[in-house]
Amino acid sequence: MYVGLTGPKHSKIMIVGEAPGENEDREGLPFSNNGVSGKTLNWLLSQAGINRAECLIVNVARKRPQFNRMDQYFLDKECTMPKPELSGWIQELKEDIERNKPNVVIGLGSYALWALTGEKAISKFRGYTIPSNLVQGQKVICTYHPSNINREFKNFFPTLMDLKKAKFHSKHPQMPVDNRIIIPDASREQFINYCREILIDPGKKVIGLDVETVQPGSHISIIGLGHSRNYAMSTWIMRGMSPCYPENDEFELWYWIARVLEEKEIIIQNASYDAIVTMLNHGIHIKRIHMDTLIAAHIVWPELPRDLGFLASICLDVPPWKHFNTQHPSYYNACDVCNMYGIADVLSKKLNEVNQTDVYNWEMRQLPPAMMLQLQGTLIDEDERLRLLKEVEGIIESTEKGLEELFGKKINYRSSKQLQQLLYTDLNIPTQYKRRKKASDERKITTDKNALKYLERTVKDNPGFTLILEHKKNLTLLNFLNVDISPEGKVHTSYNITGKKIDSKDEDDEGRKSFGRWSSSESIILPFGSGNLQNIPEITRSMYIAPKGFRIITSDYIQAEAVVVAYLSNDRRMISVFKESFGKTTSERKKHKEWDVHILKAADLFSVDINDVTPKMRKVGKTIRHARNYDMGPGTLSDHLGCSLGEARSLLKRDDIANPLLKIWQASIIEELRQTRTLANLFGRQHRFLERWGDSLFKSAFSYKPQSTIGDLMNRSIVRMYEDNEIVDLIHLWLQLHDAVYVLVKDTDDTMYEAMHYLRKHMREVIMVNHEEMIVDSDFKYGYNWKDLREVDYVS
DNA sequence: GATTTTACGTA
DNA sequence: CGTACGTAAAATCT
Repeated sequence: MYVGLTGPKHSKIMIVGEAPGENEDREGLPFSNNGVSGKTLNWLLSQAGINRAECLIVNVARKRPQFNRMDQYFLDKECTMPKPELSGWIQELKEDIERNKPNVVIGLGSYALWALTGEKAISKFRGYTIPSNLVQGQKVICTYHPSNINREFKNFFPTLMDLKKAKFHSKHPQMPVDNRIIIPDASREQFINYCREILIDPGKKVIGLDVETVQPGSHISIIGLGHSRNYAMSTWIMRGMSPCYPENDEFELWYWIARVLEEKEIIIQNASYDAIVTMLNHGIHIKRIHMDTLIAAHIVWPELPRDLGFLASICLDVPPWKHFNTQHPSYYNACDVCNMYGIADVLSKKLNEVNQTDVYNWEMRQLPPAMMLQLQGTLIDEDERLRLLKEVEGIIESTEKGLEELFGKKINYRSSKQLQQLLYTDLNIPTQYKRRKKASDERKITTDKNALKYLERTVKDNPGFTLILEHKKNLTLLNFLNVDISPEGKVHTSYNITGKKIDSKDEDDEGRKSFGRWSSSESIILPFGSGNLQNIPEITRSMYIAPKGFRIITSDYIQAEAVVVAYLSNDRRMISVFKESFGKTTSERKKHKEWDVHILKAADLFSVDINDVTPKMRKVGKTIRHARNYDMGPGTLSDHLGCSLGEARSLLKRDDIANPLLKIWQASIIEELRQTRTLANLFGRQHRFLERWGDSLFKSAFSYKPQSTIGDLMNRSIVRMYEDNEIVDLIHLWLQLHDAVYVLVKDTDDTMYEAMHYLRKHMREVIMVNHEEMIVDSDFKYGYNWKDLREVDYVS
């Protein structure tokens, strides 16, 4: 059935969808209240404060396409050449707009965007106010289609923001005024003059900075500066790999840039990168950072993308500019500066509004130690690396031979496809499926570690599984051993305070989460090593060594997350265990079974005296505690314990009866979420959970407070150590592993004990939980490489 | 050649 | 139906 325009004439808002669906087709109404998309649209509009009854509603295509697919209406695969039928409908749309003259047209989905503006990439252009190329002077705002929200719930929030922006724009027909003065491709003289102007004008107090770099070497090709959200200038330093100016001329340019960067307050997006580049390549130290917009955005919206394109779409009303990236890089850079400045204004207001300025300031203080650690790197024992590599390669070779003999053929055990063929087709072994996150997810065949372990203990007379498991393990070890080492014999990692996934293009099933822990990834500036230093397997840690004359000390928060859970759930028994054992040395702790939380848990579960708990029972206790704290299911628990599903079920049930407090606490978390979908950790760091209401959201939420509290606790102690002037010559930060810190000290026992005094001082922080003081204790180890570390007793 | 999927290491 | 994180290689798409 033909589905045309509905709604009151001359409405201020016209909504344009893509094509009618089943219900629309039957009823002849766009976005029918009975259809899925219609229902979602109604919900979105009500959240945004838009009254559907006051809107004109229409689709680009006026008849339901075959298989509900818009590409049916195009001649080409890329969907750029419409068939005559669709062209006719677009003409009708044009006439509908001209006849009604709405103040704003809201386009839903990429085909609406295309019909209204000629652009195709909805994720790039959503949220921007753009002029229509269909009807001259018509204002358009596009966003995701409701059916997309149903598939990818993470797009809900941006869509809501876009609709709110559209509501604002429905009050008047004018395009937003663009007052920006953007000066790209400035000459050297022009840029130097601008720097001098900034330096002498006390009104130009806060300066925006952005650099573009070329790899390898992270050389700066373009630099942009700006003194307001409406003024920025950029200039070329290098084109490709060749400098634009003779050395002296470039030096003069840098002299003036350096003065600006050293004398003014700077706004920057991701100081960790830009500031290291200016320091390393040009010796410029940015002294005062007014704001890092990446960090501010991380505090305000930890669940959202943090690239400038996305932030501008929800903070500002400027034209899209990211597509100039390749067309006109210098203009792109200057736009970045202006818009970053504008975003910074919005973010500082937001920080106040949501009461997160304090959390933001703590996070900013993490920048210097994080940058230092990236630059410093970690020394590698090349002999040890080669020894390990040779050893692993040797084992791999012989295992490969063994497997070939066993199965009569050679396959690539890195290939899941080939392994599936071998096991499930050739050998007829029962097919294993991946554990699903939701019952509605489709079952996927797998040959991963868990599946092989399950087969190893359930399938009789199949000696191969153990060997395959061993082989796969060794193959992954190669990734950690085959790494490039810097000329100084080091590897480097980038510690990311806000996590690495900052880009709106980085798709992720459940959207972004950032719980305030640092992540570690490849350093673009110093690309040596395996990148992430927080997932190095234990065996390969022996190649990471202290420099000559130094030793490594590590201090680890003891049972960190379990302590937090105990206090949060008001588990008096656990709290008193943690209090009694607090401040005791490692060897003392080992003597007292009543301080061992895993033994206690096992004694409970098996109804035995703590003195009768066997090591095996203790292991079960440990696993159950873990499982329960994070709401693990019986399937995964049986994998961990290597027991049957029934046994796992009954263990969980027994623990549930023995410790009912945990369930009560988890219920309180759900209640907290229900109010505002926002949780705060024990340092006040907030996180809003935008995923769909349900178990997977709850599980993530249960882990938030313990995990992020310990992350903050660790990072705050690192900040205190880095800022403590008394210990600059005593303690050198080395590694951060979420709940452990590694430092280097001079290789004497006296120095070690002195260092431990300060480590303890900075790591112990009183945290108030339900009007009670909580301190997480830490223990110590020392050694000369990352793997072989010895426990050391220290009493403060 | 670019993008998606699968798997895996740590806390 | 533990969570969080980043990376490598295979598989798949264009």
